[in-house]
Amino acid sequence: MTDQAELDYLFDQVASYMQLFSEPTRLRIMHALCDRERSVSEVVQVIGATQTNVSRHLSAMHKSRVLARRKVGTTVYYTVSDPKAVELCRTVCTNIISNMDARRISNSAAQQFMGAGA
Amino acid sequence: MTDQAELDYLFDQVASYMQLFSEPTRLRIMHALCDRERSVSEVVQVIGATQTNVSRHLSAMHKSRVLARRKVGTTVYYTVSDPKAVELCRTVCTNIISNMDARRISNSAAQQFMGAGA
DNA sequence: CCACTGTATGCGCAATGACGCATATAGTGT
DNA sequence: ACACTATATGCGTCATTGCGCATACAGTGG
Repeated sequence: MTDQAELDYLFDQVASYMQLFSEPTRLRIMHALCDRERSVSEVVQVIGATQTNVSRHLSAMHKSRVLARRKVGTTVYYTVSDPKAVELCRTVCTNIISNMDARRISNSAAQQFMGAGA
Repeated sequence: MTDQAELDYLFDQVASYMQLFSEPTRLRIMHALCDRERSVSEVVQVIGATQTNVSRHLSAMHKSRVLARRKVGTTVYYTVSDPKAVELCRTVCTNIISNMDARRISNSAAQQFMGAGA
């Protein structure tokens, strides 16, 4: 494989990974899961989205190895299996906040994003 | 503004930011710009995309304050104005690589991604 | 075997986004 | 004023994606 082909492959991987976190609903899910394991229906309740949608997002993130699944009876529990993912979200969040509260937001809740302090 | 509304707003911001780097072409552009300033046509030549497409991506990233513009005559030079952006790409890249070369890639070129060592 | 709960999935829709083509705009030199 | 280069943009197209509805599938208790 040529170097350029390797780079192209890498770019695709990075892009796909980033894309996992480029959607508000998935970020809400990460936020709900970053500190505890939760079942699908718990996530549904916490973030206020439909079961269908939450299930699909969880599946996608699981397929990308960001989340881990544990099944107990009919209930499926998801956990963050990729700590780097939470770290990434926290980092971006922190960056955004520092650009943001120079402008307009009070950020009391914002600073707790993903459990990160400011 | 309620805390929930703030969080929602933050999620949108983070998602938008992540989306900037969830596209291979834009990553190629970042890779081309991370260590030097380049004109649009230089970027076009380096990454091998069309002028139209490169111009649009550069515009988008500039509007999101990731890139800075400098105009000299008809030539427009772009630079990374948000160092955190490069850092972010490097971080994700490093993470991906460490998951990757456990599997199948030789990564000689990959390790130079965004100028980052492994 | 059936009802019930929890989760996943096929299908269709609407929105978004990346792209190319043609063209507009801007700046330079003749 | 004109040709020429560099960059941006309107328009249409195609692929992707987020979503809801209905339904399938799995596991549990009667």
